Amino acid sequence: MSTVTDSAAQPPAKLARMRSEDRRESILAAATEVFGDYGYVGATTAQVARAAGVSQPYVVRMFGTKEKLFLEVLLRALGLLLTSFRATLAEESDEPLSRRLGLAYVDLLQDRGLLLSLMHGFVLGSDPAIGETARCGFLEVYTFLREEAGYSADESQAFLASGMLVNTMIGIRMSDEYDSNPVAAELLTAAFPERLELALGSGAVDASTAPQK
Amino acid sequence: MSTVTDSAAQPPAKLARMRSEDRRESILAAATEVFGDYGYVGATTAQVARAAGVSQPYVVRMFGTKEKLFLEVLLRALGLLLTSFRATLAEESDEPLSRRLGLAYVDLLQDRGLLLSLMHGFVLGSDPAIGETARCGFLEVYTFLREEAGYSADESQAFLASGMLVNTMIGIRMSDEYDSNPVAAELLTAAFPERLELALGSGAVDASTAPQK
DNA sequence: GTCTATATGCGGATAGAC
DNA sequence: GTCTATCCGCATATAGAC
Repeated sequence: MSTVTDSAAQPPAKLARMRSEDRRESILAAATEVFGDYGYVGATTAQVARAAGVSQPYVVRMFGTKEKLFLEVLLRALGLLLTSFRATLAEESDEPLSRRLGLAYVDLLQDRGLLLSLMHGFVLGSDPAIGETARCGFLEVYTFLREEAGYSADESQAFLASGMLVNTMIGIRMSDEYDSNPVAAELLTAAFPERLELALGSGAVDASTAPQK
Repeated sequence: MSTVTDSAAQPPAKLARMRSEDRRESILAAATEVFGDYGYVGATTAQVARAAGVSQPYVVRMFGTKEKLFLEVLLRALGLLLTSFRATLAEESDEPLSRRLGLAYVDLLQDRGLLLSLMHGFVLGSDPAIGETARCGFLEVYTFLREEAGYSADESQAFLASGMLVNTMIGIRMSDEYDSNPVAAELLTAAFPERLELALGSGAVDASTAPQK
């Protein structure tokens, strides 16, 4: 009964080779989650590697340094954010723009870690490279609101402020308290004008990476 | 001429002994700045020690672990925040409450790192102890707004959102761009309804701790 | 109360095989 | 393209003197 499957005779199941571009994207996606959960300094390249299903040195090899990897994560996140906003702006709808952009923003929470990684970047202004990228990206979003979406300075402020509160609620994992704490539930409802369920879905850390560290 | 001052015969100038309470407070203040600049994971106990003018092991000895130190920093910051808010609420004034609370909030920026340390805590919900403290503290502020300040849920949301944007502008060091970038200047003006100068003052890292790391 | 010296573990990065 | 093995530095924490 030990030779049931001949497939067991294959060489040690190594990872299938992948086109560099695809592998790159899958590592970036994994890194986005990990950085979102633990922050730039707190996350390890080993965690990223595990989440991406590759070896730790390979992650470093592909991006040069952990910092460069994080910068790529930030740029990718900003790109996805602006792409989503521009698509929202282009589509025709009866809903007011502010509501549509708000929904688009909250929809980004489906890509776990995306807004959180950005938030971690925003708070690391003291790091030269990360700070520069973060400031630049934030200003790009502000410029989008002012020039493309046609918002006033005050409208932009209010929109960005709501966004930062959303990020904070996610980062602080306030959704953990939703069921047990009525105050938390009220706060969450106020923070997520619509699509509250999206906030509640992204509570815990993915089981595949969480316990190992 | 070698015995001009007998005081030179003293033992190697060690640090003056201090009452435990005072030393504790001075370390907490130093830690608040360092954690604000580099985050919980990024900051080292050696940096805190240097900023406080004591040895690294002493910092650990006094607080047990780095994590416990950070938790104390968070609790201290939350305490100062609520104390400031309650004082604002108690004072009589013709100004609308929302403006006065907003000013009180921005005034906290004078205690460098205070709001920033909080922000770092808010974004680390994945850490059990830190997350718990952060959620609890955030809810305490929300409860203050709702019950003591008499805000509605929506008013509270708007206030907290503005606060999170302020925190982000400080963390990202947007003020560095104020002079050279008109867009950044406009954004900052919108983010700080009043007391913009307080935001601009807290740009760089203290010279005594920055370069060493 | 405060320090110096140090053990220990962990994480980023490199070398080199396949 | 991807891995294994490993080096090295750094940061927390401990031991113990003063």
